[in-house]
Amino acid sequence: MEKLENKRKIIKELFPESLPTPDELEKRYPPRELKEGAMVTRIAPSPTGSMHIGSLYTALISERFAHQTKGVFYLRIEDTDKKREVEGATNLISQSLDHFGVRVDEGRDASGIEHGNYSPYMQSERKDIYKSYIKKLLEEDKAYLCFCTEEDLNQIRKEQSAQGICPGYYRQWALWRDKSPEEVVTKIKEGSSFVVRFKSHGDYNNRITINDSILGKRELPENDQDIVIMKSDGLPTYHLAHVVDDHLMRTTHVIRGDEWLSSLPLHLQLFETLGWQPPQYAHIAPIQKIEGSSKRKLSKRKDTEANVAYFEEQGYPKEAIIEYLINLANSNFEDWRKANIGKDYREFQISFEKLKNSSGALFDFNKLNDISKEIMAQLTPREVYRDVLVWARKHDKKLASLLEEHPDYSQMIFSIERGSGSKVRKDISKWSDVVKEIEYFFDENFHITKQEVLDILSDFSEVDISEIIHDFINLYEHHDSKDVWFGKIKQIAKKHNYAESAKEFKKNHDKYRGMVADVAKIFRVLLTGRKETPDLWSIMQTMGQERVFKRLQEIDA
RNA sequence: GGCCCUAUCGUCUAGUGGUUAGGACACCAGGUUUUCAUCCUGGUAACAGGGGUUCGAUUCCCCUUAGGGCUACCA
Repeated sequence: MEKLENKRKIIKELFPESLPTPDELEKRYPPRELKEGAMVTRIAPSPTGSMHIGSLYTALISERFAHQTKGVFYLRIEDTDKKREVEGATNLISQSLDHFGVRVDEGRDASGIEHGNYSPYMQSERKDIYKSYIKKLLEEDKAYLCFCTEEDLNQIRKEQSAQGICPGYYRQWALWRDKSPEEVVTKIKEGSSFVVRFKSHGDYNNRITINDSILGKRELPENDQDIVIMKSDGLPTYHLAHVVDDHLMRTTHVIRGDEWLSSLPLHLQLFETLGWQPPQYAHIAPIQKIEGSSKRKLSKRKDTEANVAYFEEQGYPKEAIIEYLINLANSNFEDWRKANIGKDYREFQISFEKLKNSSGALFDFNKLNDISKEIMAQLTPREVYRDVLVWARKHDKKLASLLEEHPDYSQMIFSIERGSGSKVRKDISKWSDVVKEIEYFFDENFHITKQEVLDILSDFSEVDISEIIHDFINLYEHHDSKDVWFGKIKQIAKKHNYAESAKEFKKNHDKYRGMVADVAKIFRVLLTGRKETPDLWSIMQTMGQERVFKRLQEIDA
């Protein structure tokens, strides 16, 4: 009896009366009024740097489930580890979600303003809420203070590994589990720092059955560890914070990386101890990368593509990243996409069943590029100009000023083989590809020496080239239609004994020096410095007669 | 070490107790195109290995192997 009194005193001293009570919290954060079947999901990153592609993946999946069921998707910042926190990371996360069009209903937005009725959404600002439950658990003898130092814990671990048994803080190894209030008081008076541990009544040899939305029914060992729920700095650990927040914020579906699966028994135990209904869990395999012969998770430190900022810097359109990720989540998306060209990806219904992919996909740039090219091909010249410019202003100042100085000319360039009726080229998968596709149109970026030209056109003599160009310039009328223009090319080809078509050339290989394509190559190289370009007639129309003549005549200079 | 998970073309995957094991990307070839690209057609390419169960196993079970995750006062 006296012992109990002592304990109450200790708790009272450590946890002030002013803390909200669990009952008050239940009232402050009431169940959400949502339609049957509406999901409440969240993304809960810790602000330790840039946003990881895996976080975006999880966020996107969570957001889709919430919004396709007319539910709520919110952002909660898990900043309980002050040591790892990186300044500005919270903003970066909001901005990234915003950039990729992952709509957040509640939480801190990109400008730092908080929305929603379940605030605050920063865990560090919810300290009192966690304390309220920690206090409750202490009062109910479901938690206790632990004064073990790091050395104590190391010692325990050492002995355990020597004996070949399970490491951890449990049962007979849980030094402070059954200490008397007197011993606790002594330690407190000494000013020793402490943590609060959960008093587990689980047995590792018991099996519990879980039912994961993605993994299905599974058996896992029961948790028997007296894990830390409050660190010595007074902040909760992830485990406690997760359980408290997802209860109070009324999350219905916790979608998270599968590295959490093994701590699920613990989380379930916490929910039960606090008397709450746990949410439905869905554990997702991480996106991986191959290194040597083994797969591993994409690492922020080692892999630039792990950071979503990388894709923005490269100039991938955000839809490409999103659609790539959706396709990774639900492989039937690509069939849907094919059947629904131009539709918003949000009309696709994402499902847990199709998420049952094995052990984590390798990031595939080939696939991303393909998706991206497809998306780029849908854009009008105007949109291309607009989007490239937005990107270039941030990541390629030189290109930006070029585009700004020549808006009309640029848009004409982007119109080549794009838009109304013409077959769209698919050679751009990201905005950083644009420079090399358009630079030769601008005189200030077009440099090729006579020798370089002759090297590329090694099949021709200098005299041939000169004559063909001479003939072309004599015949050239800038306003000729493509057909008339091409007729003239053929005429020149014929005159110089080149076949008028590939078919004819193939048929009578010996009769000709080459075919009309070879003649076209001369103009192509002189005009662009390369062997592969869009349609030549369009290029000439875009460049204008003066520029075309000037470049063609360079060879005689 | 302990516990958990995974295993189909190079990659992402579909799929089933009996299939010519399907698709997409990548790759290769042919066709269309004045060139390149687009587009069209075709092709190469996979059930990790070994045992069972079964008339029959890629599919079910076991083992092996390989890989991944967890095993913190990190999330």
